[in-house]
Amino acid sequence: MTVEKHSYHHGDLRAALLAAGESVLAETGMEGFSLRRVAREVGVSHSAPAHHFGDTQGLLVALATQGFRQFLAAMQARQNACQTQDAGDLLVASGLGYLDFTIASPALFKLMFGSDKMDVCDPALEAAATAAFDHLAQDIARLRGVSPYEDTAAMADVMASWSMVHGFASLLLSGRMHNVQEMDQPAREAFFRQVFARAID
Amino acid sequence: MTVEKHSYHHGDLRAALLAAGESVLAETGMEGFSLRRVAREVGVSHSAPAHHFGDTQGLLVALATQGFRQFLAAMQARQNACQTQDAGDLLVASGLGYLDFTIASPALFKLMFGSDKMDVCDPALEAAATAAFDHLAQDIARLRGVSPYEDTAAMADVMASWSMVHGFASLLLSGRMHNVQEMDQPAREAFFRQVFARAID
DNA sequence: TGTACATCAGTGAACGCGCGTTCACTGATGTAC
DNA sequence: TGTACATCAGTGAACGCGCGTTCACTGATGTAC
Repeated sequence: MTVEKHSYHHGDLRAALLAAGESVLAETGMEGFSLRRVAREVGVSHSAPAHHFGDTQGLLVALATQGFRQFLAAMQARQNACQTQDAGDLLVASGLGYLDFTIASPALFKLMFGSDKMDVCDPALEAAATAAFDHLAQDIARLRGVSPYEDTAAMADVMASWSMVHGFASLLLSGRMHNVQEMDQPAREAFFRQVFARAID
Repeated sequence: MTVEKHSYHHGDLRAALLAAGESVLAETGMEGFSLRRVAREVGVSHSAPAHHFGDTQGLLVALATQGFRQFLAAMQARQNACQTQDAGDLLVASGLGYLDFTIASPALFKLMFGSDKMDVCDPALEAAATAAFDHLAQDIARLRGVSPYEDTAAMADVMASWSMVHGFASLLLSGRMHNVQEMDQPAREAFFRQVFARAID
């Protein structure tokens, strides 16, 4: 489909708003985020977004939902790049993917896990978040040979791995893990492996 | 010292602003936070806070600094309540204190670790944060018999414990750890012990 | 194939709001002599 | 002990800003016949 340069209708404003929202979030964080700002970025009237997302929260929920999908994709990408099929290696790959996403999209990560104002119960958001969680749960199931939903020790393993990688990522972003911040990527990755290994020993 | 009810001068506005700031943060989160709001809470003119904190960021930094001190105190309180002097038990006590603080002051916790706009390099803030970190480092030093600053494996232990408890706390606050949220306090504590144990095995 | 009409998507002016910042001020306090 | 003066702490009016929301509108698209 060809897009008229100056068509009255945008064509795919919804997608454009999501993309712009993500970049505004990346540039200014939650603070500078506003519907008007995002609309300006897209070059559209400031009341246009209402047709697609209702209000600011609607756009944020959509962004977070998309974020959880990217998040899952980042974990899968690392696993796909994995040479072995060893369950431990695959779990570590998920952890590295988790970290990849966090470093690539810090503002999105904060939105997904840290926002006060967002509707945590939105069904699509819920589903995307659960899918990401289930990915880790499956890694543990493969490692332990039992579903975490049927075994409390395995569930503790899931929570431990999740907490570990989530905490590592959060602290890195918060700027409080000075020594790790100073590392280059390979060193950081090696250090992360060393730390993460403790979660599943 | 007696405080005049309607004295022109407040007496200890600085402390009052900090207290009000903390409660505003607790009530509305970072979103609704503003200097004017805090001033209103104290019952003082909206330009009064400038004399003590300069601008919003100044007040936030002071709040975060105070937060790190409370944070350290929460860890120490759990250790003081500890019957044994076993190094492992003391580390777990720190973890429980970490969690206590997080649950008691979620908004402050988010400010301390999650804020984009705050000056992370403020010396007093830096010092208070480092003191909290050093507390965990000491726990590990006691456990491993070697200073983490001289031993990379021990440093990885510090990062592992820290990441684990920080991640657990963050996920709990984010509302994404449904099963743990539903637990009452003793059950949650027991589960946390089970998870946290994996960080230092 | 053409026409009429409903619906959808985006516009732009207007509104009221709370915000941070500035500024001339005033009441209270401390200090020098 | 008293007086003069400087400094400090808080006031309140004013400003400009960007925000969300509303509303009557208009251009584009789709559909019924």
